[in-house]
Amino acid sequence: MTKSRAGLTELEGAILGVLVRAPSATAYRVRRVFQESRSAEWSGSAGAVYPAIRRLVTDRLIKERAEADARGTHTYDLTRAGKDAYERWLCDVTRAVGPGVDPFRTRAPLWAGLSPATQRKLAKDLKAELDEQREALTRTLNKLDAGDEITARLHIALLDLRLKWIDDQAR
Amino acid sequence: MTKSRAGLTELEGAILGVLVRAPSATAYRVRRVFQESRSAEWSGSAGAVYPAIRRLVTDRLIKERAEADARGTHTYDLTRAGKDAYERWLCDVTRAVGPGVDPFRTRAPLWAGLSPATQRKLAKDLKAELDEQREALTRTLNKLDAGDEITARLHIALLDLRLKWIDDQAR
DNA sequence: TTACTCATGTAACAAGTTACATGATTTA
DNA sequence: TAAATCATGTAACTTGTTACATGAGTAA
Repeated sequence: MTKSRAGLTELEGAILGVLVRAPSATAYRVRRVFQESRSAEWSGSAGAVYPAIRRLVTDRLIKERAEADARGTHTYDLTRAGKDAYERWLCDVTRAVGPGVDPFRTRAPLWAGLSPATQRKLAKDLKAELDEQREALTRTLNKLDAGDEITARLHIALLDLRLKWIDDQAR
Repeated sequence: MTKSRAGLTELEGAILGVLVRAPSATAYRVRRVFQESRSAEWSGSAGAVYPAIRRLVTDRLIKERAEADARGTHTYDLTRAGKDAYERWLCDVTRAVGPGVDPFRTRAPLWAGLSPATQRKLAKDLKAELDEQREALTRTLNKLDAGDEITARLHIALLDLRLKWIDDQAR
């Protein structure tokens, strides 16, 4: 029964976020949002989204409505309790500010152990990759909706931070 | 048998990193490094570390040596193949630059949907939390070894980036 | 009618989490 | 000798992944 767990997972919170911005969406549509958004940290895999939506229904955070449809289409909307849980998740400053899993920060202290030649090559490769991603993101910027643009701009700022850090290390 | 998987997980890579910096460490000592390092993204739980080390031994990336000891102490060191796999993991620019799971970026585009009053309160709470973490990190800075200091400085830069972003939004 | 998109889901697996359990060694 | 630390590990659970399977509706 998953009896009212402590809090929402990141995916559950993000699903509620999608449902707030796209009311009465199907699970399929929620998946698509994750799949299409280049910023999504999740693959939007069926094996994650369908079970997560099932949990949210079980916990009465969203309500399910069956469409008059032979393929069993269902749409979802937040309940009152769902809106409360969503806002709690969204305003959880401790979690919002937490570092999460950052592969760059995990590796950074270890790079010093590489040979100088390898370090130089790595710095070059990293800059190339960062520049490429920065350009790709910048190009899409004007094609994005407001929400995705915020995510993209934050991502660009992070890339810039890393570029600057690599330059500082080289000096 | 976990037959030579595609690549190392982040935890496996980080474990090799600990073993490089602290040769012939025990699994217990590796755990402690994760538990003590305030930057660690993992809890250093036994249920994660022991199985991961077992996998690394099975894949012959580390070799195990039994100490002459009644409590079954074992120490670990990288094999030649382990050093290669570690360097590949460490220099994997695609993964190093990847965004990982960032709770801040997940939430940022959704904050605009909150009421103006809630947004103002949230901005204040976020700044307070960011400031507090920044100060706490700064205080520890001179007590850290070189590796942890790099991680901490990267973390501080990230906190500053977010503080600046919040200020920019408010304007 | 063929192919694509919409729509739902399961199965096998991977890799973490917390909590529990056990015993040796060291230090106060 | 009592308590803390060192040391190893398992069990139950959570939540993600990829790959597979199925079928309805729509557009070429």
